[in-house]
Amino acid sequence: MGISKIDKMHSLSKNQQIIFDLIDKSPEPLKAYTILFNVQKKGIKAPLQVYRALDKLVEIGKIHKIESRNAFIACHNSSCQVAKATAFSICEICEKVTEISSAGLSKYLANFKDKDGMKYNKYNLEFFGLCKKCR
Amino acid sequence: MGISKIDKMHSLSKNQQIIFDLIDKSPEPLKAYTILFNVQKKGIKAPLQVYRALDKLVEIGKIHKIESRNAFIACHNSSCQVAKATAFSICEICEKVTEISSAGLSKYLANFKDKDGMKYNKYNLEFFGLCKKCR
DNA sequence: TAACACTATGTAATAATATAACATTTATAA
DNA sequence: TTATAAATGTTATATTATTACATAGTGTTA
Ligand SMILES: [Zn+2]
Ligand SMILES: [Zn+2]
Ligand SMILES: [Zn+2]
Ligand SMILES: [Zn+2]
Repeated sequence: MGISKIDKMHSLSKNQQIIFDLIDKSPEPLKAYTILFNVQKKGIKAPLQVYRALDKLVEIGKIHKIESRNAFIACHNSSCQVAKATAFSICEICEKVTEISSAGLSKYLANFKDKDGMKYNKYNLEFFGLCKKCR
Repeated sequence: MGISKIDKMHSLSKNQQIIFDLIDKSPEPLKAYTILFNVQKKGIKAPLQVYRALDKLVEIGKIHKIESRNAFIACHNSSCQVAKATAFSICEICEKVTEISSAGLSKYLANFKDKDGMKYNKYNLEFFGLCKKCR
C-alpha cells in the first residue's frame, strides 16, 4: 500500500503532529509559549521548534492564528483547507473563540471589490462581542 | 472662547499629539519601536510612553492597529470615530495598507449574524492581495 | 546504490513587541 | 480649594518571534 500522494499531503512530521494534537484538543486558542511549556515533556525544548511547526500548520490550513490574540486554534471548517479566508467570533469577556463557517459571509467577502475594483485573494475577519454565556 | 466640550473630546495630550502627528504623516503603518526611535528627539524616551499614547489613540479612533503587522495607521475614514469596525487591504508585496471605507461592507458586517443568531458590536477585517502597482 | 534536493530537527543566542510597578505631575471638575 | 481622573516619567521585566548555524531524515532519480 504505502502512503499515497494525497495522504502525504496531509501527513505531519513528528513535531508538527505533537503540536497539532495539543492545539486540536484544546478548547481555547493556545499561545506559542503555552504550547512550548506543554510539549517539553515530549522533547520539544526550544521556541523555534514550536514556531516552525506552527508556521507549517498555518500554511497547510490545519490551524489558524488569531491575530488579535497571538494565539492558535485548530481549523474546524472543512472548507478552509488552505489558510486563505478565515473568520472568527471572539468573546471580549471569556475570550472564547469560534471559527465562523458561513457560506454567505465567505461568498460576500470573496467577491468584495474595493473602490478601485480590486479583489483580494485572502482575508482574515475577527468579530468581537459577548458570547451566549457572557451576555 | 475657551475649549468647547466637542473640541475637548478631540484634544490630545502632548505625547498623544506628537505620536499621532508622526503616524498621521506617515505613508505606511508604523511599528511601536519605530515610533519610539522617531520621537526620542521630542523627549519621549521609553516604550511605555509610546504604548500608552497608542492605546489612547486607538481607543478614541484616531488610529487603528493592523493586527497582522503589529503596526499603527491613522484613521482616514470619517465614519469610524470609534475604534469599532475596521477594514483594511494589505499588499503582500509592498505592504501598502489602505483603510477600506465601504458602506456596503460595513452594513453587511454590522448586520452579520452567526449561526446562533448572534450579532457582534465590533470587528476587524484584513484583506490580503496585491495592490495596483504590484500586480 | 549514489547523488541530489528538499524538508525537518536541534541548539544557542538575540531581536522585537508589550506590560508591571511605582512615583510624580497635570488637567478637570465639584 | 479639594478631590478626582488622566497623563507622564522611569526602571525593570515579561512575552512574542527570529537569526544563524549545524545536523539528520525523506523522497527522487540518475
Ligand atoms: Zn478554518
Ligand atoms: Zn464569553
Ligand atoms: Zn478608521
Ligand atoms: Zn503593493
